[in-house]
Amino acid sequence: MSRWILHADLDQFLAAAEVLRRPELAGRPVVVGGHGGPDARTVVATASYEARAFGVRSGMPMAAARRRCPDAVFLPSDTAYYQRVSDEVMRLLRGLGEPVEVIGWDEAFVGTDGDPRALAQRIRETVAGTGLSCAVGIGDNTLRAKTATGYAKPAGVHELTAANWFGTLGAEPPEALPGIGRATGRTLAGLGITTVTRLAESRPGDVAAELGPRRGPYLVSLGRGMGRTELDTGPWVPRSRSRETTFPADLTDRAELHAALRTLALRVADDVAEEGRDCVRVGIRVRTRSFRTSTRSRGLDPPGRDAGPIAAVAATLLDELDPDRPVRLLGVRAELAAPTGGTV
DNA sequence: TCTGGGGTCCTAGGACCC
DNA sequence: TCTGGGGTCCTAGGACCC
Repeated sequence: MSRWILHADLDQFLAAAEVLRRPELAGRPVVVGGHGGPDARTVVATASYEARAFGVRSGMPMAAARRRCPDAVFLPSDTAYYQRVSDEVMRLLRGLGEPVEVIGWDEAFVGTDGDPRALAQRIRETVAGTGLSCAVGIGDNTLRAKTATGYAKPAGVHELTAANWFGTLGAEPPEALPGIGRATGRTLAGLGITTVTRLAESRPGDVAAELGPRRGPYLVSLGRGMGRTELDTGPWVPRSRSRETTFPADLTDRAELHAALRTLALRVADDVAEEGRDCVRVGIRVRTRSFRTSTRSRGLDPPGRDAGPIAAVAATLLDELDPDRPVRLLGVRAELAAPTGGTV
């Protein structure tokens, strides 16, 4: 348990990582996303601040980004490279001598019982040493720290505690909180809950009736600014591995679909083998032209890592789903067995 | 704005068992 | 006899995050 929780968030991470290895791009609009092929059906993963000035945003179709900022440098996602950069940053953060919980490529919590402002400064200097920059949120728990970072970006520090929680966020819509998106925001609005303060004052049972027995009370706790003060410093243990592809053009031919599915299944099997754990369940995802997405899954019996059985189950699931419309996306997912005890 | 890819967690209904 | 209630597993789908 830490008295203070800090949340470090790397600024425009993918774009910044690209500039790191190509310094001549500094100061230019940089847009990362897609796989380097034609832009059809891909979206922006990260835009540099220079590109954001043109209205380019994460999640925006790549073609729209090109319209808004034709002179930007467009780069495909290089996930293996970003992972290496991330690993190095996280290694340095762990070297600060405080508990660190990595929660994504570009995010981590750091706990301390010491001076949080001084630690924030050390974090910023440590990250700056790699050529990247970050914003730091300071809070009295994980939720407040993460929320604070939103007010610290870019490259700043902001503190959010019980003392200024409602003063800062009370009048904001519930969607201002991490974990509450559009759909939940709409449902809450239907209950008359349109601000963080109203959410905090709601009766958990009322919200539960609409949003579920666990989720309802959890949402109210978010409104109240409650979060963890204990960090999970262990290594990341994935629950599942998956691969999916949106095709440049919809697939209709059954043999083509099965060939594409098999390719995905073999890649997933590789990932599973690399994890060194058994696959216990195989799932597929099919998205048709209308963007309707269906899933099917089945336990792998017996659990294992061999590509053959994983691909076979995936193929069976596709036959059962039997999409009768052109397919835009196929995905294969493997759920992994809990890691066996012993040293990690 | 014609909508990526890789993840996590929650919910709900039905099966099944006692 | 034709009825009960609870627990747990399986599965599909939704929501959210970066």
